[in-house]
Amino acid sequence: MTISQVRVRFAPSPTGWLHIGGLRTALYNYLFARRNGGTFVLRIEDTDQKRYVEGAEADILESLRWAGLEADEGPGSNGGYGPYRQSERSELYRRYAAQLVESGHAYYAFDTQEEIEAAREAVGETFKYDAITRNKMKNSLTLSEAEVQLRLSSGEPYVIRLMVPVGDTVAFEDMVRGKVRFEASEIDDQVLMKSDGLPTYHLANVVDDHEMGITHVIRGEEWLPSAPKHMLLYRAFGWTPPVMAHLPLIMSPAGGKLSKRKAEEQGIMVNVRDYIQNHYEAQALVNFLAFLGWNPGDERELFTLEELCEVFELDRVSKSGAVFNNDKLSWYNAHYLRARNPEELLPAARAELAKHGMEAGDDAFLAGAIGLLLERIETLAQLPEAGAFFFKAPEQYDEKAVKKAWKADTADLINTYLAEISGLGGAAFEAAALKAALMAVIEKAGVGMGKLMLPVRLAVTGVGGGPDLFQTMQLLGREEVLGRIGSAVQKLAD
RNA sequence: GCCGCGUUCGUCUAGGGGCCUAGGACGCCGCCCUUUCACGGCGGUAGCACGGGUUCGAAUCCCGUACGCGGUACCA
Repeated sequence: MTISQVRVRFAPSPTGWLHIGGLRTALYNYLFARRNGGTFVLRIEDTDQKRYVEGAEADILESLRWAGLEADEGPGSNGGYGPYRQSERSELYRRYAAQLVESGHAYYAFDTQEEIEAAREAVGETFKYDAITRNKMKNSLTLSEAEVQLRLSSGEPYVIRLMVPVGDTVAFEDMVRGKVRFEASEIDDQVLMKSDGLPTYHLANVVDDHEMGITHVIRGEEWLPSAPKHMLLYRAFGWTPPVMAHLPLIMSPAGGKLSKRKAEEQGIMVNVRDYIQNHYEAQALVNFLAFLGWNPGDERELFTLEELCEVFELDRVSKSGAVFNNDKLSWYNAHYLRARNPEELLPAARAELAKHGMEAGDDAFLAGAIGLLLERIETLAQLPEAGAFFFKAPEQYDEKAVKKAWKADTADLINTYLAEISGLGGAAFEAAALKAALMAVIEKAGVGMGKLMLPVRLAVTGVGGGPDLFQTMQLLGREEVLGRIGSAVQKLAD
């Protein structure tokens, strides 16, 4: 038997912005496909019109594209298995649901939601629409055939439910968890077709995975309890089920699934678009996410997407949930950020500065500032704060730095230096000359470097730390620097 | 409640009977480098949930307990 072409799918529901967990699921699918020379399919599961969010699909597409995970097949890029939106495949589900009814694996049910609610209240939370209760409900198993036909033809709302076999056991091999087993008696008669004529996830998912030739289903662990229902469906249709792989959940540092609310409480951004808008490095997010539940088995931590494609293995995915660690993400981001050319970062930097109402200056100036700042920021969002002095003169001076740097004899020293560098005009106002001037002044005064260096930094930047002082001064330019030192002397002289 | 899944440093994890005095990474702390802040380098801190087995030997295998998480919809 030849190994069939690997086909995997990422099947998000367009009910909101793409979640970080969704991106990881997409990533693992993508990596598995690439690693095995397979196909990565994107399928939009929009069968719940009540939860449909306008723009969500576009966000999913945009987020995947940003991360470099574009699908081989999906809406807009037909690969012969389309359409890839479930809302456009309704006819298919109807047909297959009818087939199941005919073969005796499913039945019509006319119970209203209120009636089910009532039954639930009568028995308590434990109520299940299953092998023992279905005989007491209003469905094609309890009603006469004529009655059923009458209700159907009169347009009475109905659902189609899966008839879960009695006393059966469903077991399957999960690629990350090993053997998993469930008793059929624990499974209730899933609704397959809703009264609005659309399928539920369970039916649509199974039908599409089969129709689209999906060989491996790689999805989050929250689907594990649904897997036996799907297995039952494959069995009812007489189809070979795909290989299952349920990924560990991404958890909040506070515990529990990383939901929007929990994430926000922990200062974690959950939507991919947040990372895009805050100008994170896509490569960093991808690398970080890849390691949330997987590792290559050696001690390397840094992988580009291409490198991940070469080493990713599903059997190295761990079983337990992984806590989202913002610090580690920042570390990855800092790493990839430093590898960038300042020129490439110009637009993103401008956007971040604009958020703070800062003027970025011309390209050459901004690129210079980015170059000096890159090593001391972890994300571009930190640029405005870390480099504020490049974009506006200090209005106040860091108190601790003042205390440390500004002494009784500072004004004299700094004025001497000021006079010295005033003489440097045009191109002569550059780092090496500025440094030489400072060395000359301290030597003549017989003091240490810090005596003058610190005050000058304070005067020019307003803070006690930052990039190389002389390069900073050169970039800022003569007029600006002389002005800043002058006003600092005025403001800080007692 | 019931069903399922899980449990190695604070976090991500390596490990799959002797290589483990449990390795790496992030974080944290210290030192070095340095005009400052970073980067970088070096070093340190800290962990096999618990109880029973099996075995000459268990982080590794088995059972139980505890705890955590997920699911339990005409949502995905």
